[in-house]
Amino acid sequence: MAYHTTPKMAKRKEAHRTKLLDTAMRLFGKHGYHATTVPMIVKASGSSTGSFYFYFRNKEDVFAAALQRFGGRIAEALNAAIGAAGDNPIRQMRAAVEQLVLFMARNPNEARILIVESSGLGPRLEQIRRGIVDSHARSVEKALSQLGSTLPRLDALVARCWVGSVYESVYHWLEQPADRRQAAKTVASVVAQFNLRGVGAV
Amino acid sequence: MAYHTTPKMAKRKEAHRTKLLDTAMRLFGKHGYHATTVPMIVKASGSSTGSFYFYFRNKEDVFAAALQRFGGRIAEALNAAIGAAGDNPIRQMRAAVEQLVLFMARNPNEARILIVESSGLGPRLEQIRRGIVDSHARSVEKALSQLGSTLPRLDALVARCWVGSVYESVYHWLEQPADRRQAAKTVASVVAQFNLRGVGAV
Amino acid sequence: MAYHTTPKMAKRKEAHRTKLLDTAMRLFGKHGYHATTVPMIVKASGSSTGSFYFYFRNKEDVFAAALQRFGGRIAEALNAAIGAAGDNPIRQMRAAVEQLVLFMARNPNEARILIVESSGLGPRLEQIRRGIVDSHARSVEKALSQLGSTLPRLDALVARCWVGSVYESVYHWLEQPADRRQAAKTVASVVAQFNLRGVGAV
Amino acid sequence: MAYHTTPKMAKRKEAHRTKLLDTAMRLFGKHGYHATTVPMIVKASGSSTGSFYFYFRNKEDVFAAALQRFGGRIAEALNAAIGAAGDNPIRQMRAAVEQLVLFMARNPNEARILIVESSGLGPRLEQIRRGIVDSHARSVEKALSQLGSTLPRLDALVARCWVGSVYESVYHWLEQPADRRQAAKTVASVVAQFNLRGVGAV
DNA sequence: AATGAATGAGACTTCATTCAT
DNA sequence: AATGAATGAAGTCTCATTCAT
Repeated sequence: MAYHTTPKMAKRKEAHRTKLLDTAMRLFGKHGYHATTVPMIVKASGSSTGSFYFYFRNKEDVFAAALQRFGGRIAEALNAAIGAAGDNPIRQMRAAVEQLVLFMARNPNEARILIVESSGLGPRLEQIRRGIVDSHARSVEKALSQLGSTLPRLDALVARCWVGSVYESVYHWLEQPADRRQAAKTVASVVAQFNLRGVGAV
Repeated sequence: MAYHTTPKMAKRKEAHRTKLLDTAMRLFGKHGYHATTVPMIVKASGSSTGSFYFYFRNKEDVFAAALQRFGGRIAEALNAAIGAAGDNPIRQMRAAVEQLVLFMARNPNEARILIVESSGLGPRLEQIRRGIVDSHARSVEKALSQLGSTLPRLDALVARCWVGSVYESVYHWLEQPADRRQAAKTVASVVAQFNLRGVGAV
Repeated sequence: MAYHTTPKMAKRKEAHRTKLLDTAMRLFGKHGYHATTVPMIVKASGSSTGSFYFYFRNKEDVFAAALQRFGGRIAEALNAAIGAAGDNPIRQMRAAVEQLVLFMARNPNEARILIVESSGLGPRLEQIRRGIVDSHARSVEKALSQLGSTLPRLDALVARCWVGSVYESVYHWLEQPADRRQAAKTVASVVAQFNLRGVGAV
Repeated sequence: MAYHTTPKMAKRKEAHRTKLLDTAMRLFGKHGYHATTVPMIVKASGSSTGSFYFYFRNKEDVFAAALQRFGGRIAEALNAAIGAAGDNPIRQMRAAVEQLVLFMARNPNEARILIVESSGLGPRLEQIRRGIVDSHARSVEKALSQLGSTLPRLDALVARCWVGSVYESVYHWLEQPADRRQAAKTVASVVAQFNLRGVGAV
């Protein structure tokens, strides 16, 4: 009686959803949240309005999904980099900043979504954004706490400074026309230096 | 039949424009750029659509005016603070950061406009935002240059780090419920310390 | 400073609103509530979407306005007819039914709105419809009470029967193709006879 | 490979259809025709879109089926009541009205479908509605004809009055909050009295 | 200078229906 | 028989902007 969903169909379904999400991410990164319309996403991904609303509750929903996906990827990359940096907290922290900057430089569209486009879009998206930023900050806090150099009560604040300097730098970097940009490595290293000094680690 | 513009009329005119701009700033700070509509501004300021478009070219235009005005005020405050800090460049720089944080804490609505709402709104507003950020950096640079050549010139990137750490800290601070916020002074001082260390000035 | 709205402008405004309302009534009567779209109304009245929503909050709103306007007109006609029928309650009641039927027969479109299309459209419209029907019923109740022939507690119910028989008859009459319809006068007189007998007045 | 339809399968098939129809009736009665969507019906009955369109041509089709089924049930109940009323035509007629009112009072959801929701939905449903109404009238006519020629033949118009008074009364009764309703029996008896008098049978 | 009525492009979203599996 | 993914036409409504007065 119940004709079950075959694996093949499930795969197709997933692919369809992914196609929509990918397209949406690209367009959001390029034009921003408001300038990207559902018809645009639909057309660019060769899908249909109906399908779009079959896979996502609404426009905010895709944006949230895009944001979260990117947040997850960053967290992964960050943890991998920290893990690969050995036991030295200083080296860990430097690795974290550099990795963050480089990762964003390699994914400029997604970075734009997180840094530039995700502010001021209402509470739900604000919260997701916050979750991502917080997780970065916490990575730093953890390392900071091993240095034991600052007052614990203030670590959160310092972590915020740390994250802010990364974001604003990358923001600035992204806004430049691609051919006038400094090498991502240079940026990463300058920002890392600034931050490490900032926390008194150099 | 040709009524000449009397000073009194000019004054009224200016007042009308100011009223609109003030209202717009308040609403932009509260609801953000997109959620604030021209009808809202017009109604809240007791004016009319026609007048609005008499005084401003379009919606972007008021936002730009609001942003610039706030930028101007910050610059003033910053310069005053630096001037009052005596001749010691380090003290000047610390004063600059602290003043920036405190000023924003005192004008949360406007701060939101600059930090949260002015991103991703197209090239023109981007440029204005950049102008403001740059002017912050320049205030610092001036003090920095007096420290002599032992310190590296504050290049654009480091300036961004500096500004970014302030913005993100204030943003985070503003997002907290008012009764759970740390004292603005504490924030100011921690951020200042972070930044001074970051540029190698401590 | 305040350029006042001239009477001429006010007149135009009113005319514009009326044009929209008239058109809407015609279309609602012809196609029903759901099959009549805002674009249809707008196009048929030579106006614009924006104007439509300037004058009416939404589609339900025009329908409500149409319903209320028709209700008002009926009430007027009814009262006039009753007034002209002298002091005899029986003659008053007969006049009321006949007038109701004839009025609807003369305004078939509007009658359709009230009888056929205004049910099952949500609480607000339901309530307006009820208001109109109630006012008819009350006219009857009043006359009934002068006859003193039925139990007062039941008058409301009898009044309902009365109104129901009118509505359903007219409904039936309206559904017939225009060339196969009986003369309105005949309908009026048959229904009146039925109702007067029903209340025991004949 | 060619599976023949076994009786068991046929039964299941019928059950499936019935389940859909029952659910649809319930929802139509509760929310009305337009506010009830196919997805709603499908979900509430634990079926699937595909099955829905296997058993019914379209949405109008289920509504028609629901209407017809209810019409059939009413006719049955009506005939039974008339049959049980003995040979006295007057008593038969009274029984008919009373049964109609009581039956609807016992099936408020379905009654809503017939009285409130089936108007203004296009020619096909209009015709079904008319069929039901006519069949009510015919039940009465049969009894009436036994009274002999002293009474006028119940023509279509008078039949409509008869039915209309029942419908509007029940409608009104259904709209009342359940705890403020008069006893269904009282309503039935008053309406019967009204109608019998109306046709001159009392 | 000032008003506010007027415009219409276009955004988001729903839902009846089809069709490949 | 059954499933549910896919479609896209069409609906409602908002809002920046213009223009007659």
